[in-house]
Amino acid sequence: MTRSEENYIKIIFHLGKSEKKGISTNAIAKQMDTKPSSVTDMVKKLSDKGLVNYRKYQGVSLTPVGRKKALSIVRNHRLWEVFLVEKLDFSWDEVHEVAEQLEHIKSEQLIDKLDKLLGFPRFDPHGDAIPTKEGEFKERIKQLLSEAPLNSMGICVGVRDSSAPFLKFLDKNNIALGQTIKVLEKEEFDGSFIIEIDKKKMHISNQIASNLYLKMDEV
Amino acid sequence: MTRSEENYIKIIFHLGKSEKKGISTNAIAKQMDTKPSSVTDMVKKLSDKGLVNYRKYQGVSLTPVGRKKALSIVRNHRLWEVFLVEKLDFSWDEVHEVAEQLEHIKSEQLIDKLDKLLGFPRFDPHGDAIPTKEGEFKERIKQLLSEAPLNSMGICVGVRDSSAPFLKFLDKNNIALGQTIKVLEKEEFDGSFIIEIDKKKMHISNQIASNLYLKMDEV
DNA sequence: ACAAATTTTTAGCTTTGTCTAAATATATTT
DNA sequence: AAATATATTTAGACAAAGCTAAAAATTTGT
Ligand SMILES: [Mn+2]
Ligand SMILES: [Mn+2]
Ligand SMILES: [Mn+2]
Ligand SMILES: [Mn+2]
Repeated sequence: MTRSEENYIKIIFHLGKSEKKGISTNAIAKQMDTKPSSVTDMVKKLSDKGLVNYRKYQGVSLTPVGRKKALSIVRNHRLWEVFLVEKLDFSWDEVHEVAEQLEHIKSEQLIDKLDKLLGFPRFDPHGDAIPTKEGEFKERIKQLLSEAPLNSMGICVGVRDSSAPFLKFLDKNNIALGQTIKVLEKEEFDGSFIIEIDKKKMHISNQIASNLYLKMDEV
Repeated sequence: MTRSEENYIKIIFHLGKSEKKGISTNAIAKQMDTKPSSVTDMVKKLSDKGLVNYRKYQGVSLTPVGRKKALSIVRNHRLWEVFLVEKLDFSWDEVHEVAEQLEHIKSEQLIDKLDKLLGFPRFDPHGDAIPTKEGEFKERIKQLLSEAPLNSMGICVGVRDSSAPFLKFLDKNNIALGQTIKVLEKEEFDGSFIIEIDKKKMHISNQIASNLYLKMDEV
């Protein structure tokens, strides 16, 4: 598989997680930062190779083989992100671009050994699950802070938006994965929240609240 | 620079070390495993970009800019090789292929941090010098075992052939970098040697002797 | 010095992945 | 049910990097 094919497969995988029907040409084009006509061409090629199901005008979905391949690339990407943060002291907002390159390095041995060096991590620095070598992938049960019931508590386990500006904002406000957050109040007017974190009360906008994932305490 | 351009520049650099005049199209083609006509095309492009000096039929050489770029790629390659051996437990005969891919990852920060993680190594697993970030590069003073005077001693610091079969042969015979070797006898008939290594006498063929570098003890 | 052999370049073609513009299919309004 | 808007595909072109075959330059051998 070429690098470009791998990127298409990966994006179709990500889009497919939240979409039941076929993924549209336009959606892929937007993510790939390319034109819909280019997507049509590529999608035909991937279909010929048995990696996607494609019927003209009906969108695409991954075949089992394509899904397996996508999971492998996602695995690479996320393991490299862990490496960059844990071993090279990158911050979590700096790793994505580099991992976009590293994910395409072809060497099974390399990934196996990297996995071992990192202690077989199950989640990447943004809280996203790392598929196993065997292609198993289940996302953690989690809930957006903005949808958590009042007075509930949970551990911050992930971000929905993992763009650098958002991650930097969290750093600045001392919000990090692993912290316990209690949802105290919701202001209905603007959808903002008052939460307790680190024994301190804090006010966060709806924008923030709807991009933080919590694993709720079972009470 | 594209990956292909980088590979050409790197090969021109390596060929240029042992060649005074311009590097020939054919020599590059052989190393790149491509056809001379393709080399001509690429060399023109590199010339247009100011990376090589090229006059038709006269071969090519690197410009200062091209050399700087080549050193950067060699630096990447060798740092990654150190990483693979030191941190991921690859053996020295397994790292080259993977480093060929990793050397093209574009991130200055990544290389700086990798360098730091590895403790700013000056030589790669095969004993080859690692160019500095600033583009300084001097090879270690060393001598082929086959050209060392009888009864001289030295430390094994490098290999000329770093192909997997040769490296595996050395492993099998417990010859490794850092070991002290004394040159005891030379058999003029076949050019083979008797050496002392690890307090044991050993017979090695001329083939082996002329692919091992020693840093001679000053006496 | 010239013919032969070798090396290098040129010309023209291929594949990959992209683009624009035009055509066609699907979806949304009226 | 049209008409209109939007999404998608097709057709034709382009740049990168490679190839083969033929032409041209250089080197070598006599
Ligand atoms: Mn990422
Ligand atoms: Mn991530
Ligand atoms: Mn190498
Ligand atoms: Mn090396």
